[in-house]
Amino acid sequence: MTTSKVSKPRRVTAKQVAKAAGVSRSAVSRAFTPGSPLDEDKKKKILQVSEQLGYRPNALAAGLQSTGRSNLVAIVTGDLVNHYDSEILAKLMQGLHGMGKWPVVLGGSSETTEAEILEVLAYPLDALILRGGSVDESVAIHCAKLNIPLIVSGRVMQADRVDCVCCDNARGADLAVAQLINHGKTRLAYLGGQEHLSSDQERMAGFENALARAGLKPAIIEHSDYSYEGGYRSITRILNGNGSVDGLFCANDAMALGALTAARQEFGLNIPTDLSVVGFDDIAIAQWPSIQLSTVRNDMDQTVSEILRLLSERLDQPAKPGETVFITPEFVSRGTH
Amino acid sequence: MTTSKVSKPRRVTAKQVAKAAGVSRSAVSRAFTPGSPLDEDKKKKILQVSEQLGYRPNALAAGLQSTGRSNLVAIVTGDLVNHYDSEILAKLMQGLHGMGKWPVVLGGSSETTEAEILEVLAYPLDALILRGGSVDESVAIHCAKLNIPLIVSGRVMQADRVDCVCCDNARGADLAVAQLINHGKTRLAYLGGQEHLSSDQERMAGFENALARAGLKPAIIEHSDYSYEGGYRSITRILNGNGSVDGLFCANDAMALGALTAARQEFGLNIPTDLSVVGFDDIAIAQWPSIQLSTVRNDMDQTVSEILRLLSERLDQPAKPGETVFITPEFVSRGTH
DNA sequence: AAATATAGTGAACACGTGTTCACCTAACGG
DNA sequence: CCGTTAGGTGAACACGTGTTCACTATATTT
Repeated sequence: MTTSKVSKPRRVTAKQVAKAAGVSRSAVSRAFTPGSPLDEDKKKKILQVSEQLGYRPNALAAGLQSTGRSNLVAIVTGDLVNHYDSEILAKLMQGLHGMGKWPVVLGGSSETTEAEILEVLAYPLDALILRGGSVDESVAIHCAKLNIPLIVSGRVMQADRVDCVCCDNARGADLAVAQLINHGKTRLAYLGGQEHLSSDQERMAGFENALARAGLKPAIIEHSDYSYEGGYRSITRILNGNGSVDGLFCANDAMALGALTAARQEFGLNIPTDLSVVGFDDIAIAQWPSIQLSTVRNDMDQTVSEILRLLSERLDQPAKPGETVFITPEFVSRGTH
Repeated sequence: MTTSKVSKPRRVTAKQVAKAAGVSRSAVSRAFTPGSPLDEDKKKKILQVSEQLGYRPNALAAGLQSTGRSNLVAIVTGDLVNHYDSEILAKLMQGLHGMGKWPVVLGGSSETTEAEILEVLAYPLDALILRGGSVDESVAIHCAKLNIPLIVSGRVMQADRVDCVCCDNARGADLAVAQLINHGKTRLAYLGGQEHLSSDQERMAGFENALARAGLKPAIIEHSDYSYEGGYRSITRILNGNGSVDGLFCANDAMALGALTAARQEFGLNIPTDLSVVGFDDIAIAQWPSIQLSTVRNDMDQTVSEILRLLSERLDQPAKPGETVFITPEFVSRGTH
């Protein structure tokens, strides 16, 4: 006994509509192409028959045309559990839809492999949007060979015709350190994400430089994984250690939230009296009344609108030189510092 | 001065590779089709030239074949701000990738219009996955006409060959009410989401039935929008009102979190002594140590794996009758009831 | 040595579109 | 009445693939 694998039923084609309506296939195509010369009555008839048969022009076949685009844009997103990527993905998808593009989404959990990206490049994408920094730069080479525009967000990539939108991480770290010092904190710790990500590297370097300019040294530098649970574990390790700490700068909000909770519940600390905590990103949860996390805003609306602008310009002028836009962060003062 | 609209650069084709490698175009196609008869040396040569020119077979053109599929699967997701949809989307995308499918994602913010879905149906999708209940049932008719398999999750849809995966909402409400009553609460309120969603209707009906069986009447029934802020505002209205309430059943976790915060901060209530709060879904935040929300688990792993199973079976047997799977919810006892 | 099987090959077809091209008809102006 | 213009029309082509179909050259069996 074998499973009878039924042949895939196919969708109605323009040819079938033409036959049913008693017109040529060309006429059917014209009926769906605004501005094409076609008798009004005939057009009405064709649309009616199409409606009845359930015909819709196949967008893929249309995109095969020399003039046509696929209108597909791939988005490689970071881990959706971190909330920041989740929120920015939603805004980005909405914006793309406004441009008539459809997002093919990759990633969203742990690491996205380069192989996965290479697979999706088999499609004639209008563009590839790379969010986050966990992917090798060789992707740029492949995109270039395939003439697929590449837009990178969350890191800077030096390559021809590659556009970048990135937060000024050094400045963000400056702001955080300055605020902590202003509040009288001197024994400052840094809690980072995955060390190989440029966002972590830049925020850490910014932290160290800002401290140095103030004549201070880092109390401790710890690394985690940008997650709530990671932040919870890391602050536990830090507070169980020897050195004393009175200020904590976290490389993203999710870790800051975990750290906040552990410091209060596991160690009974008062925030911000005993310990100041500052996050990075300003996700929606940070402004919940029960949370009120002080943080560095990594503006999502600005980021998305810059990505969309660069995409639009790139589609118009495929050969123009690459552009790098820095988003200026802003300190959001709430209750934890 | 006009913007010079450069002609879109095209990607390398099999024809160009064939010319460069001195072979026929057929040979190039065979080089990328495992199992095709082709001289080993020639294959190596072709792959080398392809690598050099940056050639990759165009997946869309391949999908045009009578035998081929596009490997694109559209996902219509609910509002990503509610966290539940965000988490399930991540799992779903990962699962689809495991099946060799690529997700084209729609929605993610406020309401997804039917028009938007009709637009994406222009693509020859392998399937359409509809999450959440804010879309008209006529979508099923369009999918049927286009021979695009439809899988619905989060609601039940009665239509030929449509598969559904849905939580047993009545049972979930039963569990919540039983727990609240067990803890001595008798003046129970229901806080729902958008009233036109079947998830809200079923959870509310379940709430009312369970109360009736216990010989109780609802203290109050309030509706909001499934968001944190909405929950915050609604509980404020409820507690400012006349009737007294000692137990609150929320139709999702996001609203429960908002309600929890407002009850504590705005009204100084002790949870669960003064007021019990029970959510629905069991999102990741619900188990944060600082939250510990009692809730009804709407199991995401089960839901996703059922969706994937139904999809897989549907692709094998396009004409088999539609199947509806109910996910059995489970009460998760934490600190808020 | 003859007959047969096997691996390899390129031309041709099919997939479903949008668009160009040549052609036809009818309307219009002189 | 003729010349021009305009709108409408279907055949044919192009897009980039995978696959079938004859056909050849080599290897294997009788």
